[in-house]
Amino acid sequence: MTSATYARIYAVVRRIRRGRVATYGQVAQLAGLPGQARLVGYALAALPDGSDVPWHRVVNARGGISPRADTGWGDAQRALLQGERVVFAGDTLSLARYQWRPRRRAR
DNA sequence: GCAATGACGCTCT
DNA sequence: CAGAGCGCCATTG
Repeated sequence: MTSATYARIYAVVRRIRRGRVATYGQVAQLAGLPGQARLVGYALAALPDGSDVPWHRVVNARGGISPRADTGWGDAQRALLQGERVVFAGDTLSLARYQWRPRRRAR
């Protein structure tokens, strides 16, 4: 990875369970980078193919898939999510229903 | 080291 | 309801 910042982001995304999704802003906050959703997107964009990071479970604040460089991946992401029982309502999904709710690790 | 870019988010018009 | 603008920060030329 390119930096410790990315490592934090990846660590958070890896914790997302199957059938659940998280928003960029949410991941940013959990990674200790409140307000920097852009960095999350940037970090995911730098992810190598075949990484153990379920990047497809990360969507924007509307519950939709953000337009990336290669259009094919956007469609693939939607397909992957649907394969995990996540149903899309048009171009977006219901965050109220699928948003990931992480548990506090610290205790 | 400066300028431009980028898988976002929120507010205003 | 749709579009445009501004902020935030790391990576790259």
